[in-house]
Amino acid sequence: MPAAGRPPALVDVARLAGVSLTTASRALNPDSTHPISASARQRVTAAAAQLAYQPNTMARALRTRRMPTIAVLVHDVADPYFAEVIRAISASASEEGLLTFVCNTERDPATELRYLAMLRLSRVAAVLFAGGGLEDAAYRRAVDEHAAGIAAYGGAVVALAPRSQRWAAEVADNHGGAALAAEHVVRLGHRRVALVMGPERLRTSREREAGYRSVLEAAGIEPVVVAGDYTREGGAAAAAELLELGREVTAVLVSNDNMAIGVLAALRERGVSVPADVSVVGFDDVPGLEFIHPALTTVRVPMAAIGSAGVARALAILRGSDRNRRLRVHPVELVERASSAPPLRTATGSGALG
Amino acid sequence: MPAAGRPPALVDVARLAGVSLTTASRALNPDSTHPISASARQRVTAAAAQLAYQPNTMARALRTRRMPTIAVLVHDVADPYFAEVIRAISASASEEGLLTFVCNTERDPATELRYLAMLRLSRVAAVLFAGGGLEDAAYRRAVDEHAAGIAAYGGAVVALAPRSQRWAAEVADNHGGAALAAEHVVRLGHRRVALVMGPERLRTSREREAGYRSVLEAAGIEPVVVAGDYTREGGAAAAAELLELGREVTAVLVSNDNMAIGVLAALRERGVSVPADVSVVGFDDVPGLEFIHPALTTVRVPMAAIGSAGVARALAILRGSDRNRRLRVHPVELVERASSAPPLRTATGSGALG
DNA sequence: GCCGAAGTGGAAACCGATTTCCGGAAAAGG
DNA sequence: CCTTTTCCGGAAATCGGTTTCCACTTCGGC
Repeated sequence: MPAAGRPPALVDVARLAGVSLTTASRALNPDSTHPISASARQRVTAAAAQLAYQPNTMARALRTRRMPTIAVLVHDVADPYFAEVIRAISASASEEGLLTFVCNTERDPATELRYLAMLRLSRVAAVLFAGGGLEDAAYRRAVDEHAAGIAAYGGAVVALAPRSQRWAAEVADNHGGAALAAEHVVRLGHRRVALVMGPERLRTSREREAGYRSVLEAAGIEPVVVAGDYTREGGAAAAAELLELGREVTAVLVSNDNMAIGVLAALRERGVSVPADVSVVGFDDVPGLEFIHPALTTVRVPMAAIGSAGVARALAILRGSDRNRRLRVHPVELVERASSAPPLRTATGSGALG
Repeated sequence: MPAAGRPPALVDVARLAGVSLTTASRALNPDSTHPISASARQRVTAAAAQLAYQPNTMARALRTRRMPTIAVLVHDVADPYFAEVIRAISASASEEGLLTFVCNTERDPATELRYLAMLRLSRVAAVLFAGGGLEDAAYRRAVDEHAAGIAAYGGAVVALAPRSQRWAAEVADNHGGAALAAEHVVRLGHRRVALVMGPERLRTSREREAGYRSVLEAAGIEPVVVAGDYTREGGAAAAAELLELGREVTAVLVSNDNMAIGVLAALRERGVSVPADVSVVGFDDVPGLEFIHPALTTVRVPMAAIGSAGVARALAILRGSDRNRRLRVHPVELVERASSAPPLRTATGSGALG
């Protein structure tokens, strides 16, 4: 009598098939190298089907020292950018039969480290860092320590945004994308440009800033720079700050779409019209930009592609078949919509903002 | 010599403390009923601290037949409503030392069932259904079967939206909220009202529809009804359909904010002004509504409270201390913003839409 | 002084798989 | 016919904890 109440175990399958536990395990595990006779395999398969046998995930995980799950760390689950990445990751993972832990760090390094410790403890097969890292020695050391621990038990670590050079990475071309955005407004004829940046210590933010600056400097433009925090509220605050600064500006390059949405709202509230008075260009191309007004010109980051590539990369590492190239950069492109246009030539030639 | 390369196990702690494995386990497990001498407990605690011992999650899970994790099933991770619920759930879970599986069903019943099977297999401690269920006998039977299986191994199942009556549930007052929205436009003086509903087979959508209708019927108003799918695109399409229908309408009650955002965009595109020509009222009060124009009047659903309550409820069930009340309804409230106003009395008295 | 109860500790079973090591049978080779 | 592979199967160890069951000591009560 096999299963008494509880779900069937492998031993029940073996018993029904008239073979040993060992043979049953090997027959059901396709990647076992041990030879198995066709008849035994057939009997085991049939018995497993008859009992609707499903292997116990935890027993397997205990023995193989690895959980068949992946984890993704994000700065903010509610941020559309991360939501898209999560969607792609969990879809790819699910295809491989893996469940996905989503860890919301709330942009707090301590929380991130706490999650890392938990993930390491539960021997998660792969950890994907969806957001960029901080430029902070102590923080980086702590993260590296955990990453090393994860690698030590055979887990994979993949960065989907600028992180440690030593990790496998699938990242967007932040520098190039920022350059595209800057070139766009320069080509439109803007000469007085503002930059709304992300958190100073965030590497993604730095890369984008460098991209903007490289093009603007080449064009002889010294941008007005205000700091933001990659949230909509931060964008609105930055726009307000820009207006109070009184600097004349005809174009605003915003380091992500979230903040650009805040910028647009703040400008509208103050009667500044976009793109007539000021052009606004975002970054990321998060879903839903066609529903805001005016539709936002931005740089498209292939979020879904990056997420899927991250999972594929992690699996490659787990199989030990990772390519030699550690960092793969995903191309980005400019998406022109309604929020950018040539500057209006007013009588005084002065910009609209200020 | 305790740990040779690999992380310290409980046996190492026991050895260092000079006690048996059994005593070490009991000393470190606060909820063990077995009496332990103060000196032994002290020695074990010290040894554990010295070795930086962390229990192996999988071994513990295997023996206790339960993973210290919870799972949340959502229709769409990128939907701001679900993102907020996920945020609250994972925050509460993390406080309890639990990791959170996020399962994105993409609104596909088959995907939901696949995830349920996986979760059940990995013996997840709790499963929270963030989205409402479908009115479909076969689907409900399948889901109930899985829920029973989860309960069978001691797992908790909690609904955060209308689902099976037999489950513990923490849900928003959908009927009452819809009634609030309808009362609001009726009180403003609207008599020609349209309803943009969610998917027909979704129970959440049905409850809201019933709430709208109860108030409108009492006021002698027969609404124009169009179907939607709870997405922004669906809202835009519904607004377009409404305009093509040519029915004169001065207020539109939209069954969620996502669709309301689509409705606002479509109306603006067609030159219909809100709230001058038409009032629009949403549902949910997702974050970010202050950044769209005009700011949306809506019904606030306490997403974070529902998520946290769901986790608390699940833990109560796991502890066996669940209250007798199966269904708890969370109150909602109307949030008046700029998208609703009294109808304009035009010369012909005809509505703006149509 | 004897007996039962309470307090404390440990040996061993157990959770459910994977994996190592070995043995026997059959096939190949001399 | 005897040896050496090759092929196939199984017993048992292992992963790292929790839990059951039992043994021993001490103490109180009679």
